[in-house]
Amino acid sequence: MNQVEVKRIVAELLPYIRYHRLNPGDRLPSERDLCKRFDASRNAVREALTALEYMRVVERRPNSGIYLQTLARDTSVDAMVMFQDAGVPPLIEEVADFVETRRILEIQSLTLACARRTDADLSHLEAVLRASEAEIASGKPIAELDAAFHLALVEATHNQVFLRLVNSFYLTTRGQRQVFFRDPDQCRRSHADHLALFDALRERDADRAVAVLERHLASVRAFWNSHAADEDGAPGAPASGR
Amino acid sequence: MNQVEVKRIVAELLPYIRYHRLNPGDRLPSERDLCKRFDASRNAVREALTALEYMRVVERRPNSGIYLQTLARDTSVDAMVMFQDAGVPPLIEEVADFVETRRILEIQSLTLACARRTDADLSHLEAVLRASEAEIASGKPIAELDAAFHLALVEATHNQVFLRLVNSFYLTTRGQRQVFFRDPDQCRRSHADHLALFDALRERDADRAVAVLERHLASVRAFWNSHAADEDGAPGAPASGR
DNA sequence: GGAACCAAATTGGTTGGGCCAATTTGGACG
DNA sequence: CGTCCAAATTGGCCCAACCAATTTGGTTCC
Repeated sequence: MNQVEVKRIVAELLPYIRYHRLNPGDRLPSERDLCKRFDASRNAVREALTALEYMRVVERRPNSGIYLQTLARDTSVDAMVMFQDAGVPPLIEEVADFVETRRILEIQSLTLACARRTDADLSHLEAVLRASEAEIASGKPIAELDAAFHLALVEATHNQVFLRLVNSFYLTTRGQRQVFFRDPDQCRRSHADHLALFDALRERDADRAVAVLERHLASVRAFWNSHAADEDGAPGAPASGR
Repeated sequence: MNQVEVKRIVAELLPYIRYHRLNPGDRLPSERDLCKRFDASRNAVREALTALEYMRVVERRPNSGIYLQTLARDTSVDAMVMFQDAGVPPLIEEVADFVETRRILEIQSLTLACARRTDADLSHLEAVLRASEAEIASGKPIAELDAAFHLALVEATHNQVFLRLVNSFYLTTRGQRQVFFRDPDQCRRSHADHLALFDALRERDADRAVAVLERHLASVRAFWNSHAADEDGAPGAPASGR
């Protein structure tokens, strides 16, 4: 993988912030300090900070220092993507927020898609479904194809801006999906729901599509509830060597 | 402003891409070439590229080159923010998509907010409204306070993830808002609509709130239509020389 | 002529040293 | 006690390299 140093620094900096209980507005160590702490060159540290700055995680004040931004409100969607790429687990209390957000976005996606889908959209979806079927028959990892299906669905809305928004959001939940689809039962159920969604979309029946989605999301919520009960204090994200 | 060099390079690189009609998958000039073209050091160029890479605008392949990502689908929300910060105007055909996306997000915001708002949320909104009133009485620029109002509204949903999503989206439309609120009429109308939304929210009347929003968005659409008619070929965003 | 081979050039990845301007700090001086 | 100035610290920026991997272009050999 490229940019290993920068990635490493980003991945170490985020846990550092949590470990030291840094709050929005707090000052981070100086660039030169961070070099020593993470045993990296200053350029690498600066590149990592530039990425974090552009995602509004951090603010740099010349001749002063590096400060944490207001995390909850000003942090960007892509910062969330970065966090999860770096193996930082989402806060447990946020999982419900994620599911709810997904519900909002997908209901709207389905409604718009039912109105605007073309035949090309349908065949695109069909291709993904066939691929899923093959995967589900042999191996297991449906995680990527699930994302592909939902994304193809959003593409059928023919709203480029909305598509980008939803796509960014999806990337923040990649880790969650990988946990979810480890369970073969969930793979089969999801696939069945996808088929039902496809049917509804073909007939432009938005009400039925939303009903299917609601049922699907209910089972997703149930999964995460039982999952949280399984491992109370444990991280909810894929193994990160920390 | 800090990071002037990096900002400059980002701001010059995006028009460069458009000018040279580069498509997703195309290769950009090498880092060393970009240094010469933009008369900058390699470090500065690399920092700019790192930012662009983390926002999925660009992909770097070691020993090969720098390639454009699939713009429509994979580009991030923050890339859109960066584009507009850099003065790159949104495509005209995307303005409708922006308004539609805003509609989706705000209907959901209002629905959730009506169900969950606290008294603290109300007084926060009230404070913003008072500030708007003062601004509207004297000067004109309500753009920032409008954003503050809508954001305070989303905060009343008490969904942190959704809040971040909507906030990121809002930042992509800052330029559009600044054009919109140059018109004093729009300032007054928007403020009146905000008052109506506040009332509906206080009484937890989601249906009425959505009705007000629909009316408001209709006038927004009308504004952009007439605005597009005014200057057909001209940029829809703050001056950029294309 | 064609194929195998090798060296030079090119690519992004990374490091270290260095200079600048602005701010902060702390002690010396009045 | 207050004033002032120099040293240390901060982020912003640049330069000159070296590395590993790939590509390129020729050369050599069959």
